[in-house]
Amino acid sequence: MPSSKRTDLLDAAERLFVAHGFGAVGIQQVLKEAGVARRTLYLHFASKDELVVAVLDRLDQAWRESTSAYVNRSATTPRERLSAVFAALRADVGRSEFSGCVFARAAAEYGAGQRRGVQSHPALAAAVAHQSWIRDWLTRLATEAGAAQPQTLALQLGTLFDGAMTCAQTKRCPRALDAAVGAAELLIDTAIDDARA
Amino acid sequence: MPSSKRTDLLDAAERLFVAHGFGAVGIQQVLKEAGVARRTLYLHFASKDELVVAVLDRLDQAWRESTSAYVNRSATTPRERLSAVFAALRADVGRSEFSGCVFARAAAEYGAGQRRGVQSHPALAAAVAHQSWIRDWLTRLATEAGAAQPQTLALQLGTLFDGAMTCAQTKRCPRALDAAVGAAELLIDTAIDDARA
DNA sequence: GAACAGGTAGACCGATTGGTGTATTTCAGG
DNA sequence: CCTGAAATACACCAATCGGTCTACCTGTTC
Repeated sequence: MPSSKRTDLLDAAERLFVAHGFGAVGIQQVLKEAGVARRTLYLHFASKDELVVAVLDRLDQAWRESTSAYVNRSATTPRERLSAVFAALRADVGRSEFSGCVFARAAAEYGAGQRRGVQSHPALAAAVAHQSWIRDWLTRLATEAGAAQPQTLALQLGTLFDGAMTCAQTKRCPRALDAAVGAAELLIDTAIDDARA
Repeated sequence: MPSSKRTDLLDAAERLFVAHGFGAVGIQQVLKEAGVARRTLYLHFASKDELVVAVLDRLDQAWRESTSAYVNRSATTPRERLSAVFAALRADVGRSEFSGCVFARAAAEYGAGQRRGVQSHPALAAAVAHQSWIRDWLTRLATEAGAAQPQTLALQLGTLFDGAMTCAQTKRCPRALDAAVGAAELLIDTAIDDARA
């Protein structure tokens, strides 16, 4: 295990960032939570920003793996896989430590300060990459499922997905999530029926 | 005009908060932008938090008025009003200074630090109130339009609405918004058709 | 056992944060 | 003209921010 302190740092930072946001959590808190010396952090990460994107990257990868595993495990046909994505979200929201989409929050915190000419904050880039990956994934699944316009359906489902997350963040209302799942089903069925017609 | 300095403060704060986020903007920046002395701010607002919620409240009210005016102006039948809400969003996103939903950002910044027992930050409450108002409004419109299950439809449209905003925030992609509008139309029509059946 | 890398403690840095205290100025209304 | 409220400038506060630095310690591996 190469330098367990590094993963200690990532674990602690992830916990705190997810729970309280990126800007709201200081380096000192991360250090205390991780039980690691101040200097050691800057031995593994050049700056706080670098730590943030490292956490984001790790979360992104973990999310992709766990979600696609969930979908592949619980669904067999392409059509089922498409709606299984939303079932995975429901399972996520049910977890107690769920507190909204970390990537949306990162986009909110770091995407705000965008100025002309200045390339966007790497954390924002990570958040955008996360969203783009979901869109691409949905597009792939929609194509396999034989949707009439896979890209459009993926856009719609992705938007619905984003909305469900933000909604789940502020008020964990299961009814809203159920409604979103219902909407997704309708959109999927219509898109596939259109292709048959 | 009672104390123009107060509105100067609110104007400047709104501009900066919308552009760069709440936590990222310091009191000093607001003062400089507003051309107001430091002491004067604390003469009108007890704290930065109070300024934040004042800005949020004003934005909320302005949004309600302008959006409902837009909807009532551009639509006559209840059914038309329902989709006009999304047209209003499209118009909003088109504006150059648009930078995502301020309320969603507020929820992201202030909703993160929620701890057990401690009542949520007033800014978060304002954000939740904003979302709730939209839901209620949609529910009213859905009922008038004769949807089978007005509450469910409102939940679906609201979720779609939230997703469209977050999506528009990170990447202003008009195609995603068009797709969302299409999805909304489908959901509305289906809900109304179900009621007739 | 010496060299070396990884880790630690903690002082320290300049800058900035939200917020206060004090004394002064501006200006309209009685 | 005088009073009183609104606004000003500016010093000042403790706390925190991200980050650097030095010195020391603790293992492992030649």
